[in-house]
Amino acid sequence: MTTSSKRPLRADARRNRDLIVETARAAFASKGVDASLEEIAKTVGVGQGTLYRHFPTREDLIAAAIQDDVEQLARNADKRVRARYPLKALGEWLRELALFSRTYSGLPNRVLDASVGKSGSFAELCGSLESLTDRVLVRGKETGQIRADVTAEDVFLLANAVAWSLTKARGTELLEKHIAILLRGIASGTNEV
Amino acid sequence: MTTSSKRPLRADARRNRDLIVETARAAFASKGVDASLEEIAKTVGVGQGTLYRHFPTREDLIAAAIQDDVEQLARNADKRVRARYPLKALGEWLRELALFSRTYSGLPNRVLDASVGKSGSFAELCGSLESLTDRVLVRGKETGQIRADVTAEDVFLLANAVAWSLTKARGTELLEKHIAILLRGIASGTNEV
DNA sequence: GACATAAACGGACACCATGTCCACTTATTC
DNA sequence: GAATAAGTGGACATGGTGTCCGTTTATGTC
Repeated sequence: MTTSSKRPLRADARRNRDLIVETARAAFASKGVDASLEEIAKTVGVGQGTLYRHFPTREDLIAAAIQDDVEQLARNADKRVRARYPLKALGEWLRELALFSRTYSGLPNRVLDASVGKSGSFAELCGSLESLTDRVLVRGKETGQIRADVTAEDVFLLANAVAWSLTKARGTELLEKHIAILLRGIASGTNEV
Repeated sequence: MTTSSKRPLRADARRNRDLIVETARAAFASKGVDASLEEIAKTVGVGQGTLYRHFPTREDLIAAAIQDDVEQLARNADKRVRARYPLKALGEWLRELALFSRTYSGLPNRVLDASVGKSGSFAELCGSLESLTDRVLVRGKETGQIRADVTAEDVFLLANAVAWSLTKARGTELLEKHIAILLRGIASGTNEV
């Protein structure tokens, strides 16, 4: 699903593409996802035209850059689906999601945008994260630990919001605290977290 | 505290200043707080130099533009402090805060920035909003309806985060739902909201 | 190996926004 | 009504985005 069905890229194009993705990832990690594309192109040593040809929009490039991380997240989430304590598992998933967002400052903004205007590879990536959230959530509903009226959309939006509000160099204590508040609000009755 | 202690502005400067603020408010309300300052200046009919002279940073201008709204919020909050049901009052305050944020798209971003790097008139304005939150919160703690370990900073950050995640043209149902989740997480025990 | 050709490239360019600077204009004060 | 401090406007330097097109290059074919 990753590689498109078109004919394979020319060798030099392939090389450039990979280099761009790798460089972009480093730049996004250190300067945030709004880093200058012009500069990324310059770092790679290609023209801007080349960069834009491979990635028509910034979000396409972001999607390519974070894809590995997202796949890793997905793998971890898969394990959690079968966890013994769904609420706790959900908490861990939220934490992981938030810490991931932290790696790329400005990402939650993009995620939010994507969740409104659905289209493109980045939006798809976000969609997959939301589905993962749903899978972890469903278990909790089955066991009755999570309120029935809470949807994956709710949880995903809220998790993204919390991640967003803590991106600017805050300690992790606040993150823990806010996740705990979220979980309490999502849980049915008086479950302890 | 609003007007600085310096000598009064020259008549023409005063007029320009007011016009700029008024125009900016309209622009921020319709295009968000990232609206082009160049364009605002052009609309007013002054040079960019004039605008920047009055408001060295964009946040200074935002602060001036939203000041009236914030004062209105403050007045309303004052009433709530003495409310009979503190948790409910807090909910109303959060709702009002979020709806206000909605009016100026992009505002939560600025609020977050300000809460990190404290300085300038805008940061002060944000600080006053946080204090208001605290006042509403304290009552709830006194009556034992709100957890002791929840601070005004927590609530303010979370409220801002929720407002942020719902700025992009979503219905108010989601807002209600998310505020309810927040309140549940903040409340001690099993208070109904 | 040479050639034809489609694919890919690079960087100049048009556009837009920010924020600064300074020669000029104008309100105020005496 | 002159002196002067206060205020003004807009040109400019800077830096980012996204497009366009003349040039270069990989690749399949003979």
